Amino acid sequence: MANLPIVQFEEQIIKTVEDNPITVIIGETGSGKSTQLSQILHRRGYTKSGVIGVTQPRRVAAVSVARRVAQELGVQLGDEVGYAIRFEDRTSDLTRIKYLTDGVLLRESLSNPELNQYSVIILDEAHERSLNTDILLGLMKRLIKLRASNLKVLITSATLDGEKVSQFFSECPVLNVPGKLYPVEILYSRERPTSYLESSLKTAIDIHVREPEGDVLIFMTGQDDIEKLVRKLEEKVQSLEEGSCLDAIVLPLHGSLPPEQQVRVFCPPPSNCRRFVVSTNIAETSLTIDGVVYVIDCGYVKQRQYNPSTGMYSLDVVQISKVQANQRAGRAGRTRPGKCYRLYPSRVYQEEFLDVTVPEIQRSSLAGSVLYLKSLDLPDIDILNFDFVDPPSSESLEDALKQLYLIDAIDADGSISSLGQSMAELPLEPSLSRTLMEANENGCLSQALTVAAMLSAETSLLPAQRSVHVSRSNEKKRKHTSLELPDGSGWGDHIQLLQIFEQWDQNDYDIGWCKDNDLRVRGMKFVKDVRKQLCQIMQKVAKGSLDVRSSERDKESQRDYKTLRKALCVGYASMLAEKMIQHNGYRTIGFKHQLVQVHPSSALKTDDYGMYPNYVVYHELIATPRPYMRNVCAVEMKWVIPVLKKLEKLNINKLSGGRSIREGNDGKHLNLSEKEKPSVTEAPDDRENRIQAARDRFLARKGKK
DNA sequence: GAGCACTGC
Repeated sequence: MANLPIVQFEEQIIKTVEDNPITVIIGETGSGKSTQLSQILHRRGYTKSGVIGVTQPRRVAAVSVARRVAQELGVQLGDEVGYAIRFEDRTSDLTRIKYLTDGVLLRESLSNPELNQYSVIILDEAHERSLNTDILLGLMKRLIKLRASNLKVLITSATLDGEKVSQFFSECPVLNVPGKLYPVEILYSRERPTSYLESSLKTAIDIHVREPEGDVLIFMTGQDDIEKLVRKLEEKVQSLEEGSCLDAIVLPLHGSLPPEQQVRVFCPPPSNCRRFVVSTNIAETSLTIDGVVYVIDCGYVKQRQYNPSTGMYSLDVVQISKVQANQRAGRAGRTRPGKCYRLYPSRVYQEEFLDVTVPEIQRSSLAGSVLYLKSLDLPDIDILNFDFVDPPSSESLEDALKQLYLIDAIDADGSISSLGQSMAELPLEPSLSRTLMEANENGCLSQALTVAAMLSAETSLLPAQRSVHVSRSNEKKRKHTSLELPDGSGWGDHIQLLQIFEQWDQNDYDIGWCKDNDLRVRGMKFVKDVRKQLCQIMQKVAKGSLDVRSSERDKESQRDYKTLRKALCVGYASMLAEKMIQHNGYRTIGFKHQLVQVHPSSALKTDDYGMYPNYVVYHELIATPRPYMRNVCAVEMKWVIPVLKKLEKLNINKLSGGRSIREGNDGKHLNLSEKEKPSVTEAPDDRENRIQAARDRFLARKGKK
């Protein structure tokens, strides 16, 4: 530890921190900032008046860094040095240095907005600009004024981003700490390749044939490309003349690989053998592979983005930022000097790449974050002018407000309701928090807890690995349509998820049962943990009774899940769709009408006439590139009516506090135009009849054929 | 009738 660069800067760091409430530390990889900053401040007495909290964007990082610091200080983990991540709090009264995920710190600040426990807060890896980090940056700016006398804030960032953060904090001082990286030679392509798959293949083989030993890390955008490139590389390598170069092994690396395959990249290769690791972004920050000397960077990344004007998510391949390009290059210089092959010209890097990655806050639906900030009830803060490093668009904030209004989390004037206050306590998207609150009122809380927990883990339930050996029947199993797994009784995906968990419960949470049904054991265990946590929070939040087992046991509601589906309809009031009359497509109800379809993987069933239900709620809209509703649940028209009424009354002007959201907005998006107003205003009975008539006509035509 | 970057409370 003594040879870590940061230790030489101890005096300078201490002096700056003493003189300033906020300090930005720019430290490259290997500077030791994550492990040493806290120890330096601890040595200098900053733990006498409180705890030093160090946030990390990722759980594994919080745990591993805490473990290392405990070791360096020669203390038991959980005593003077501890960590707190979701489901796991390894701290005690003794703890002076506490590593935690930024999400956990946000939760803590919900019950103690001044974070009085802490004398120092270090936001580590702030350049990654996670949604949570950005919210914390805003909160710190405010907190530092409240606690000027007894709180120090340190923010660590990468080179290209430090100045911006410093400006945000009124030109606070910036300290540079060099990293301990070996030099990495950057080699650009002359042209942008027509196919970066072919181009990386060629570059990889060139390296293999010409360069001395050292592993090669190749950044690709997704599983598909990775699998293709792995195959091609293996073929090419085998076709090379034996003895003409090193042996080689090719390994894929991405998030949906089973853990046992992921760890293969950490096993050192046999001697005289070069490894090629073909990876997604996961190797950029989350996983560090030793022995990498060459990096091939395609210059792209797959990124999920939210479009507030349509309410739709899309997964796009986009150009990386300079910060990301440098981070990728840095992966080549961890053990000795390396080389980075950029499959794009230097001009593209200079002129086209953004300096920093578009922060997550500008790419996400903000309903949850806005509710969170409103629930803090900060006296001097107006949510829509909240001071973000990079503010989200006013359109995105308005979208969040409308959603929150429709689910009763905020009143017509934009102030948080007591219901919203309770919802904010739950670590869930607002739609699901609202569903829980409603379910608790109507006696189906137990089911709703399960649905919410299952949806929290949804993507990690199914093994995503597509092996060549997977037969068609297996392929089907993955989609929950195997005979053994329930089908949601036709009501849709929420109900199916509920039934799956109930079945697991009936099988005493047997691991073998998960495996037999192709469900990921880790995912299902996660669901169990989430459900337990939600149950505990509901116990605390729901004043009075908590009705976990009651009327849902009666047979009537068990068969059609009516109370649960009704609760879902209340929770997903901002995510409703009505079926088109002529066909099985849907139109979203709300501020904008989108034409969407039920995702083909859905468990939602058509009736005897091949028709989908007239109304559904959906968990999300995804453009892939065709617009689909993912995770849908059938609801009844009479439950939808109150939402439509509420939509008519909606006034975004009042919601956003009676004025334009930001200066210069000139009120552009502030009023719903006539066109945007909900169109479904007929009396319910008329509409039902009309739909029935249309269905009859449709069937009559079909019959003639 | 089709597609899964990565985190996290």
